[in-house]
Amino acid sequence: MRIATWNINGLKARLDYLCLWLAERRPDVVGLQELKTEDAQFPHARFAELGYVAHVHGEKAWNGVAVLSRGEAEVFQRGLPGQEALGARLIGVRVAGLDFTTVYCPNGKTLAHVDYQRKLDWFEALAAYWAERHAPDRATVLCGDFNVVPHATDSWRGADGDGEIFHTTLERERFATLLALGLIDLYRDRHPEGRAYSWWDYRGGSFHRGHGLRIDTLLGSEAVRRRVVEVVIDRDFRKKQGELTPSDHAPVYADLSDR
DNA sequence: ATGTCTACTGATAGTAGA
Repeated sequence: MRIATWNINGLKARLDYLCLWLAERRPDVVGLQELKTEDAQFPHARFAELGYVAHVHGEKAWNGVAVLSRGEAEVFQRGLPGQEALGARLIGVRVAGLDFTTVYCPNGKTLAHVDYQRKLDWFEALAAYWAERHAPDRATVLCGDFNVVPHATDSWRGADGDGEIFHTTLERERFATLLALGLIDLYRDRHPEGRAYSWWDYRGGSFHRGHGLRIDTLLGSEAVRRRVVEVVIDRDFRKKQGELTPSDHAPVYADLSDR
């Protein structure tokens, strides 16, 4: 089974590109972030053609998350309790024997911006929700765009980035709290030494300069980790495909054995 | 190089957000 996460930066603008990737990689379950689409505008029919059912938590213009799956899925959560004011950023479904949750964590903008503290608070709410709702012995996935660089090695700037937005100790502590709840960074677990990024700024030729950050992650419980065969950051799909413009994020996927 | 891309607007170019 192949599970994936991808911040697509606008579903309407990315639909053809996304469908190209679905046809090429054939994932079974996909968490999508930054739909920027109202639920009423969600193109369910287009995904049905490719064999996917979608469950959506969207809003106009900003944010928005969804889960695509080949099999039946049942939504158990839309939105992070108490954090609705920050937008549609979380959806959880039971699918293929997994509790699969995808999140679009707040960006924070700058350290001086009020949104930075809101980001930290949002993470605390996420950890509290997770601690309350998710038993560590179940097969659970928490994936998405965390907008946090977990370690210096996950930034093109290395330790020189420490203290900048996405790279602060407080953000890293919030991310580490999720790991302390029994979640494992599946890419880092599979590739302890690998240096790979999942996001590159559109500006300044960042992709070609290698100026990226690893901020998109599949976190899994131990029951998921022990089934991992491979984890891939699919950087070919950060490139232009013909005339189709990529997202600023690459997809990340993991292949799991059946048991 | 903050050099791009997306979606919004009493729109049709300019702004905000990332």
